[in-house]
Amino acid sequence: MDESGTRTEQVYRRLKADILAGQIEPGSTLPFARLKDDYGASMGVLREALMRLTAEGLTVNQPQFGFRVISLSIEDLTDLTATRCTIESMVLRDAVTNGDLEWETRVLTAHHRMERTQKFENGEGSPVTPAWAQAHQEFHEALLSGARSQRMQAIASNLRAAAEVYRQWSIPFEVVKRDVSKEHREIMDLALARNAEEAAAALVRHLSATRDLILKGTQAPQQ
Amino acid sequence: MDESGTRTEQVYRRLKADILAGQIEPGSTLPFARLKDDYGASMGVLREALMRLTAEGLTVNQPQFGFRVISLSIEDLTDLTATRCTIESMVLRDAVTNGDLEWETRVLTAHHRMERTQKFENGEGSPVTPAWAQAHQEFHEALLSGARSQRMQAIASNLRAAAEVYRQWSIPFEVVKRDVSKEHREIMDLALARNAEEAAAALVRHLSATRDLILKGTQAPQQ
DNA sequence: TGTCAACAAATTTTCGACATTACATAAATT
DNA sequence: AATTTATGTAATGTCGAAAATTTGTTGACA
Repeated sequence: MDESGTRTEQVYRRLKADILAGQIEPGSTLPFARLKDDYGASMGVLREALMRLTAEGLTVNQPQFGFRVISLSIEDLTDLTATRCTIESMVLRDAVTNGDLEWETRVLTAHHRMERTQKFENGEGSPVTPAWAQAHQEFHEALLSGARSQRMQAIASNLRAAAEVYRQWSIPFEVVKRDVSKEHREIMDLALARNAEEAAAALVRHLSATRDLILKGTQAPQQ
Repeated sequence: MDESGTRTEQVYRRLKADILAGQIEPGSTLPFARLKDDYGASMGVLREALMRLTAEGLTVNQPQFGFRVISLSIEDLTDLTATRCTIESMVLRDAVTNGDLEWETRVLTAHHRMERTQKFENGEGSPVTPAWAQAHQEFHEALLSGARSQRMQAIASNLRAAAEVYRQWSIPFEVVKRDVSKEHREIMDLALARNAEEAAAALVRHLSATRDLILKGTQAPQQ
């Protein structure tokens, strides 16, 4: 794949991608010995990559116990979603109010690309394709990219990454009665129409709907 | 001085202290060869220490170019303060609304401890003591600790750490006409009186006042 | 004189060996 | 049976050398 950057950079990206793609089970430990084989890197490199992921909140580090992927819990999901609703709607309002022409272009481009990307590999009910997940990610980032505060955008980005783990592990249930595509279009249209309040409200509904689906999924936990 | 902890721990503390004290010019590079002589540690140790500092935002790491001390940036300080005002006032409102008796106790205790801690080593104008900085940190954390959202508190905590760098750099100017102690008491009193809006407003004033002082300081930069 | 390639120097990054420490489990002694 | 003591496993701490990369310099050629 992409082999640019230092060894640490590569390992960091692969590890993050694997976690977000649901390759590694939430809560499971990440022993150095195994990672060393799987990723072909020394302990120093792995340690550095894991520290970066920990700073982002995708892994946790119990001293003397090593690193683990974050654990999923209903309380955390509730907290996470509430936090995202607050932060993201705030940033979106900023973006809608202050976004320039380039922002509009980025949003349109990202949306178009997402729409044109194949979502499922084997029909509905199967996990979404990595390409679509990526495009989806970029659409939401584009939406917020018009805001002035870089820090706020970084925070929103980290929260989204954490939420992505939940989303990945609840995908099989996303079939039911929901038109995600329509929700996205609604948010975009309101944003580009410079209707800050309505756009933020639509985004909150979008995030809440996802949370509710995941909650329904965890009642019949997989594994 | 303090020789407790591991080698990495010691180097980390010395390096951090030197940066905050302005011993190393902001923006300057930190070549391993020189650090190796100055701090008498191996590359692995230095790397680990620098990584931790980078996670805290005191240094930055351009791959293949090594580490540098962060540069003072007025834009970043403005963005950072604005973000803090938004986040912290929000979390404080939550804490004031939902904090229980234990929260009240924690706030009172932290405040009392901070008031009883010696602030300056050598009279006003000198850097605050590490002990006071610690107590100050814990007071603000206690204030927010009544809020329900763990994620929000974590975000606020990270932002505070980033701001601490600027605060330390601006210390020599903190003498002038400002009663920080009074500001703290005002915030606490309003919070414990369950006056969410007023407390949040006082906190915003507190943060803004600090930013203004730093901005005034950077017009006549030390080095 | 100017450009570019090859080479040399300086720095960062990566690696693996080894000692140390912390924790968990099993064994042994009281 | 309960407490203490070995033992094993895995993370952490430390070091210095080798590999990789960027920067600096020299010299040939147009």
